[in-house]
Amino acid sequence: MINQVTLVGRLTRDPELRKTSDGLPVTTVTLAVSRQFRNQHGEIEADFVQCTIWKKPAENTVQYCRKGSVVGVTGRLQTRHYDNKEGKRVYVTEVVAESIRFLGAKPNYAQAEPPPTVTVTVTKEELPF
Amino acid sequence: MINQVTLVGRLTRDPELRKTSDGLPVTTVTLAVSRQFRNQHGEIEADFVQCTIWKKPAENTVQYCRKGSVVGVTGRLQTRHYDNKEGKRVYVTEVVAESIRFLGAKPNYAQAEPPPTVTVTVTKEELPF
Amino acid sequence: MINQVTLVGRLTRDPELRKTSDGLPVTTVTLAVSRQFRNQHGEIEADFVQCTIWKKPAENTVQYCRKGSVVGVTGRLQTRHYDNKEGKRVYVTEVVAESIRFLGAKPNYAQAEPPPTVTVTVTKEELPF
Amino acid sequence: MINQVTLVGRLTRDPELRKTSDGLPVTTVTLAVSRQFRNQHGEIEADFVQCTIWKKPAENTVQYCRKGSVVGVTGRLQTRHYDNKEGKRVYVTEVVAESIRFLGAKPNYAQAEPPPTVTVTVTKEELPF
DNA sequence: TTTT
DNA sequence: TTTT
Repeated sequence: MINQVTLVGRLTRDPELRKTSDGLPVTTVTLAVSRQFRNQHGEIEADFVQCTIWKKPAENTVQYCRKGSVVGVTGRLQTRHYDNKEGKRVYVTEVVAESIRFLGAKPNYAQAEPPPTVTVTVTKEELPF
Repeated sequence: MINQVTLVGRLTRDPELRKTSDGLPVTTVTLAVSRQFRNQHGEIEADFVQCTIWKKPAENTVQYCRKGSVVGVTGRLQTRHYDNKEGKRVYVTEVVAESIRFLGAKPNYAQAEPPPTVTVTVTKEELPF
Repeated sequence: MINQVTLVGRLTRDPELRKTSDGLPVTTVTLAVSRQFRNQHGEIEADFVQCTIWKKPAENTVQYCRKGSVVGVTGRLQTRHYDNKEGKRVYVTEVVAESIRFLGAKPNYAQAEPPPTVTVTVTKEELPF
Repeated sequence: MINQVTLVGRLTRDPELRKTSDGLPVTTVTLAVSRQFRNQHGEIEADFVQCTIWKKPAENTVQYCRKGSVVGVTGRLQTRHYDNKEGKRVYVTEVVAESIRFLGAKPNYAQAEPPPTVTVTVTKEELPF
């Protein structure tokens, strides 16, 4: 079975580094990917795709990217579900990144506020390795 | 911006042909795509990806595929949202197929029950052309 | 059968518009795609991929791109062969572009020398439609 | 820079296992990928794409595939050149496989003639890792 | 709501 | 909850 995704788009917000309880770095970004066609009002819309990035690429993303940065992501589609507080099942489809490329002009982020790191609990089910 | 998806998987159920009020054929299938790794219980899981297929490829899918058929889909990721009856916003990520290939042994479906066609209302927003 | 290629790289030279005898615009570009790993001398090399672009996208490429422009190409691999003047068979593998995206900073090429158009003979075999 | 290829096609011959002098398993296969359109004589042609497969996937390919087997390959395009005995430079474009999937009915190859293993010299330049 |  |  084959499951291959390639996206180039812009980050919708500053990425934030999280850590699993085992110390694995992870970040979750949303890519805004402009469509190649216009809607009935003549506007170009975008698709907003959730991407999960693990380990070293996660750290690089947080270090080198900000809201609006153009990135290329290759990876695979992953689906999962959970039950929300109303007891309703919620279905999630996201991209697990295999690699991420930083495209476009690289602004100088050296003096930027270092983004905080949060320790989170990630279920083993979510791990892509 | 680039948005490219390639999947090979199995249909989770018999596809069903629908028609928009303008007469456009459309079908929505779910592809079960086996993962290439095992979970903590040693099992191989699958991702279940929603795919929307339009026009002639929709008709071909309904004619030539059944539950369990292996198909290859190329297309793009599309996101949308709607508010459910509880007034909660629901986010949907799906693949809009550009092309579909029928892989694997083709069973003889000639004598199969012809699947019904339903006329549905599809918002213009959902149309990928 | 599935045949899907996605590339992001830089043009190795200014693109040049050609026309088939039927008046179809076509341009052939080479994309330099940097590898993600270093060779035994610690250098990053690139792959140089031939891409054929037809019709409106060909015209856009010649108008908006120059040597060094970053572009994203989706398409399919195509192989062909011919016999050179020494009578030896030469095998060619290239990408036929389905779409091309102009990424990165768009310089102002308005006042640039308009590139020449050449009429060429293209065998029907080479046409991807 | 992004370099992503997905192919589904048939092996044009039985795969043969080779070994580099360091003991790395490698096999080179050609995939026949049928086109989705007909030429001017109404025939469907195919593209013949060279693929290089390394390590465990190489061994699996030789063990489980034969001429005609349907396989899915994901990987990246690689270009290289060498000078032939006439002193002419020859350019090669091939796919370096990242993963390979065995699709379609799996015949029982248990009693098949075990294919021979040959030790070959592969330049470090060709190694994709 | 999931396929072999 | 959305980017330029």
